[in-house]
Amino acid sequence: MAKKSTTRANSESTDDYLKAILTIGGPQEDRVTGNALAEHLQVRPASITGMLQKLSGQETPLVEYEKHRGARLTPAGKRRALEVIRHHRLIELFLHDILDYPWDEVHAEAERLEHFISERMEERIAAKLGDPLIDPHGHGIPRKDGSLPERREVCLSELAAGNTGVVTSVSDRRPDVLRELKNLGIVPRAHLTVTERRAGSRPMRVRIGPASQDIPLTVRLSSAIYVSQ
Amino acid sequence: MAKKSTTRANSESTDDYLKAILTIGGPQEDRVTGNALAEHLQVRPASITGMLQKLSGQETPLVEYEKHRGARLTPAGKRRALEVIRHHRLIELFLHDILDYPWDEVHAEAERLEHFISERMEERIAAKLGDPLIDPHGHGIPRKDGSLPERREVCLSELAAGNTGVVTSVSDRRPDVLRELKNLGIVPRAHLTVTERRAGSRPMRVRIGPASQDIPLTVRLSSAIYVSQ
DNA sequence: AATGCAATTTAGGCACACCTAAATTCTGGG
DNA sequence: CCCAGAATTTAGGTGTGCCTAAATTGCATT
Ligand SMILES: [Mn+2]
Ligand SMILES: [Mn+2]
Ligand SMILES: [Mn+2]
Ligand SMILES: [Mn+2]
Repeated sequence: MAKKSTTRANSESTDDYLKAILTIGGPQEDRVTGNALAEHLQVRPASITGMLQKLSGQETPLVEYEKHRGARLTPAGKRRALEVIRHHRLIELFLHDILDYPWDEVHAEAERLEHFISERMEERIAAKLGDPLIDPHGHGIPRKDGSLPERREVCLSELAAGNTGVVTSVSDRRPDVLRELKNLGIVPRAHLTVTERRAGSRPMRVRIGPASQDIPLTVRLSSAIYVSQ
Repeated sequence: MAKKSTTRANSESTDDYLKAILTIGGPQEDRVTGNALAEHLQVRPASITGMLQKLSGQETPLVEYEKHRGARLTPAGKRRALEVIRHHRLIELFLHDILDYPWDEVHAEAERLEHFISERMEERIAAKLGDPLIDPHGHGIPRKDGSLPERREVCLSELAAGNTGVVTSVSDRRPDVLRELKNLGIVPRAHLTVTERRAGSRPMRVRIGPASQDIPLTVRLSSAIYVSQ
């Protein structure tokens, strides 16, 4: 019924640190500060220090780290981070397309399972889905070889009035936001036109697809939407 | 990307201990000895003691335990054990039927994932499979309410010559054994007749289904097969 | 150049689940 | 009844990852 599951090659925590460094550092792979990591991972800064020391002090370090100068991924760390992200996004699509999960629930489930599926299962899921390249929220799925084409997308909240764009992706962290977006028809590939943009905290207004009416979008929503022009 | 996953209600280890106690204790739920648990879980006896103390000393104890007198599940512990077994067997069937896993690989994957899927995912998998009651190896899948009808099955290795039976289940731990059984056509619902049984370590011989020839079965194989007469 | 605060690191601890070695306790023969 | 050997428990440790409190360090701004 059980066996010696001693030490998994990469722990759940390690995976999460690597993903966080990749995400925060962005495509340019800037050095990431401890504070940013602490915020992102919801962990105290002191804990970050300890973990970075460990991750950078291993036989094959996953992180490059010097006191007070932040952290960045080593090639090995980046490889693992992309692998976990591949797991995450394949699982999301799988839950959505095969198990009929609503799109606001897939993220939480994938966030846990991404650490525990085998390479075999990754392969089977990818096959079942036909080696997909996009997850339910429009995010790119890293390929088996770790490649992930860069996107040219901007956050809708940064678009000025008059601009038009196609939704490329939406942030998947907040189920409530995802549900509202779905209701509004704001999903990847939808067309949006910014019809109004006032100063201050007045919500922007957008027209969705071929609609004749425009609707208001609070920052809570607009900042979760990414478009390409 | 991550969050405070502080303490899951039941840890992977806890789940494994509960499953082991249920399995070893059998349907009569005998008290299980520390040694048997140590053997089953591949852990030192001292570790068993510590864990049993913890599991029996909680707010709502999962285990009933008194020094030197072994352990048995409390109702709460049994409920959790059956829930994990339900997860395990649903996952096995799912991997086999939906993801086209070979039947000798499902056990290892399920053994890990059973601890991490949500109730939502359990529900979706069960729905996708049509609320199944039997896993790929012929084991019963506990129902949502925790019920699991008892089986009347005997191990093939205990059958005398001349007896006939229908395979009800096969042990799923050893991939190599499972592969051989599949090759021989020994799967749940197959008909077997014991044609020969000698003393000593001479392998028994069985006829499979309507075959005209009988084949030898070493104890390694016959002890993994359960039949009903 | 000085300083004052924010960011980071160190120190000391905790919970988990495991281990080894060294007690105990129990039990079945004699 | 007694006692050795087996089973179990206790004692003392380890590695992971987290926390709080108490240093440090570095940097922006005078
Ligand atoms: Mn996600
Ligand atoms: Mn996504
Ligand atoms: Mn199994
Ligand atoms: Mn099974």
